[in-house]
Amino acid sequence: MQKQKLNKTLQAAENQCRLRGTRFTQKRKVVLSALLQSDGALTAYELIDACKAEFGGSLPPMSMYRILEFLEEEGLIHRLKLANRYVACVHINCDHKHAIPQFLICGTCYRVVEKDVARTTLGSLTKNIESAGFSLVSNQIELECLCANCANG
Amino acid sequence: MQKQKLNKTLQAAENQCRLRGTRFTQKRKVVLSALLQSDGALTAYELIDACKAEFGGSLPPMSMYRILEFLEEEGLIHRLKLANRYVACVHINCDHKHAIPQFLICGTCYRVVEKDVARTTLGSLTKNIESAGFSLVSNQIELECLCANCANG
DNA sequence: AAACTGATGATATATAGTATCATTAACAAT
DNA sequence: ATTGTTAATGATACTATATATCATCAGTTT
Repeated sequence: MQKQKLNKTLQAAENQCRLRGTRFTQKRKVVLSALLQSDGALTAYELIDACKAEFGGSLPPMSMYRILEFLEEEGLIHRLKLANRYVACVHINCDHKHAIPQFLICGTCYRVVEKDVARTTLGSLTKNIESAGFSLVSNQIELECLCANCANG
Repeated sequence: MQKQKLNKTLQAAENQCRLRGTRFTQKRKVVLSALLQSDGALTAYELIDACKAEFGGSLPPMSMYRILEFLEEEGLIHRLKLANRYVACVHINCDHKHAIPQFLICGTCYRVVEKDVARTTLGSLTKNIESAGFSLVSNQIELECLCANCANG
């Protein structure tokens, strides 16, 4: 992500937090920034390494997980349970109220594409869910894929 | 699962392994049996506990993971990455060559319903995948749900 | 300043999964 | 039945992921 867009996105995140009365602290900003600049989804421990310099040494896992939890609650990042990784939301800049997202996760390099699931598709999945007496809890669909880059390489 | 059906299913699993030239050992049988009798998906360590008695003491995690890997390769069980758990396949008894399965996983009690994904639904999901230059790797869709039982309780 | 609240640190531990090398069991072929 | 071969399992150690708990720090309010 280019520096200009990065700053704009961080600004949008900060504005959003202010509106919601939550604190977009320096540490939270650094973590979101790291995710925005990463090519793919990162684990909590990779993020700790990535941010180590800016945190002046180290940061305990517990703190990182708390920061990630906060960012997810704010809708600024997504937790990918399939890969035990985290990725920045692609919608921070737009006011676009997005539908259920579909995450295409490259199992090799962990690049992620975030798309909206078509209403009809979701309806079809939900039909199975309802017929089983279940209800959908997760608001996202995660699929393990192979990206074009890794397929060729 | 009733004892009669359990035995029939274990027999079917054994037959399948014989046909494929693989070994359905006693330990593998015990693990599959434990999964078939469980109400919901189990973690590898829960399975170790569940089988402890029949293994006469204990079984190292490494062995359990190897057994689970074997059973998954035989298509007798499914690994649910979303929940880090394992569940018996519902199709062991039928020769039904099943399509891409959709797993509805109760996030509270880990009961699982396995359904086939409709061709049209899969097509729709795949359209997004192809448009991103990705290809689907995992042959299953996992969704975090809430079962009727846990919703009421 | 005192008191309150939210954020972070520190420590320990739980949970999930793998690498590696040694040993045992099953089977095939003489 | 022994030997050789391969698959299966054991044992040990370790890596990776995540959480519980209590202490401390920072910002805000009064």
